[in-house]
Amino acid sequence: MAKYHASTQNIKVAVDAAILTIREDELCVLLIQMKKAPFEAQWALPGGLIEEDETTETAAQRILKESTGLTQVYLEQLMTFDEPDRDPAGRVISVAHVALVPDEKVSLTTNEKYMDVRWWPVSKLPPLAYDHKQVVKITVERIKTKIQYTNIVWSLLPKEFTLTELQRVYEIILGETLDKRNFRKRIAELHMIKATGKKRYGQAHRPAALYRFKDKKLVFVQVV
Amino acid sequence: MAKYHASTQNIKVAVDAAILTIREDELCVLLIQMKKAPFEAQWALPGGLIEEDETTETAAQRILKESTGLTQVYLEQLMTFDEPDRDPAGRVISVAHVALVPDEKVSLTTNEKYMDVRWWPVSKLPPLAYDHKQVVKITVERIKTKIQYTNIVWSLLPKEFTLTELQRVYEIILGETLDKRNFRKRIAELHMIKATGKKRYGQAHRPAALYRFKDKKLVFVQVV
DNA sequence: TCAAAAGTGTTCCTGTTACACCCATGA
DNA sequence: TCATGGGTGTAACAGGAACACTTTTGA
Repeated sequence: MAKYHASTQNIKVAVDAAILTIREDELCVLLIQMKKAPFEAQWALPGGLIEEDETTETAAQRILKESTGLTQVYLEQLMTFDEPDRDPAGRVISVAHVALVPDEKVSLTTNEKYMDVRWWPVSKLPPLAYDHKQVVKITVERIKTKIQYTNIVWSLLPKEFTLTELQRVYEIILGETLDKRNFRKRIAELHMIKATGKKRYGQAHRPAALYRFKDKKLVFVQVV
Repeated sequence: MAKYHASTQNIKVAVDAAILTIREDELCVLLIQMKKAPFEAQWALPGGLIEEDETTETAAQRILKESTGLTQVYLEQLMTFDEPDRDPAGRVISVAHVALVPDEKVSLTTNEKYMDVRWWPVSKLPPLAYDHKQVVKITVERIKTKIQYTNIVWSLLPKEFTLTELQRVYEIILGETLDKRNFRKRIAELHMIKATGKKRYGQAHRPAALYRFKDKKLVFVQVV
């Protein structure tokens, strides 16, 4: 049993949000540039202490909304990071969460708390504060695994999308190219998307059919 | 950002340990029977507050050792449970961990803190305190998934075991029978165990060859 | 009419599943 | 010698991988 009684333990509980999107053919994570010492001008995941009456998931939703304005996206708990010295300001454990957002719907606005906010490709990250390098690494592994057996990509795409765009999302996250015909065959069998009947015109080639996801909630499927 | 400053947040951090084993052809979890109100005589996972200078994993190892005497077993973080009202005594978040132990090496001893300690089949649980019913449910799902693509069963078996015993562990956890020849073919291809050259005599039938795991650390393989 | 991406089926191959009999021992 | 679980290979099948040409549009 713990030596400490409930009254003497003094640990703070925070949430960090790894918010991912696909931008310019790359998997990107949202980072904020910090103002305060000892991490002045360093990049980090957005986060903060939780409030007394909220869950960590609610806190993550709050942080997501503050950063991107979005609310109805895929969000899950990643894991808890709790090395005693991870925060130089004191003992703070962080329950990291992952969110997937469609790039189109986000317009980033810097606020007074941060020096800057921007998307960074996960393959070209700047040095990160705290243990956030590891958080991002585990996030990417989790998502890479999870897109293979669930429908969570719905949260990375706009409401209507083409099959080629859908395939690109898988290719970017998995880091490998996929066969077009096999991919379409697989997607068709899964019944997780439906044709809208519309087409995307305006490019100098054959227009592509537009699709939507049937469910914007977690479904287990075998995609890849 | 949180309304609360670091100085005002008052949340305690605990660890609960879901310790699993295979006993009498069933997947079992170790539960303790509590003494104190409001959960007097109720069953719960062993756990407790973490100490200021330890990680939640270290705390889970400590709890595991106190409960079973074991140290070198498979242990991983499951997830964090943090509903504000999960503990009637106040705001306590719990970082649940899962451990897998070989039944043979454990001899349970009740101590003064608990009314009783015993193994319970996960399919026949008593009412549980806190949110522990859900913790056990998620634990079982995690292990069921994870034995299919890793070598973690090493932690459920004694040092030397027969192929039939190994197969039984998979069958019990997955809840389905497996074909003996196909199972052995698969196991042989994975190279995760090696023959000891010894055999188990003493039963009224052909003696079975004994095997050991090569690595007692996490390895990714496709078992089933 | 040309360039560019969209769209579409079939064959081959590999890996998974199904299945039955002999062996070694203790009683 | 009998009962019991241990140990072994092959054939059929299904699912995954590889692959090329026609269509539709805007310029």
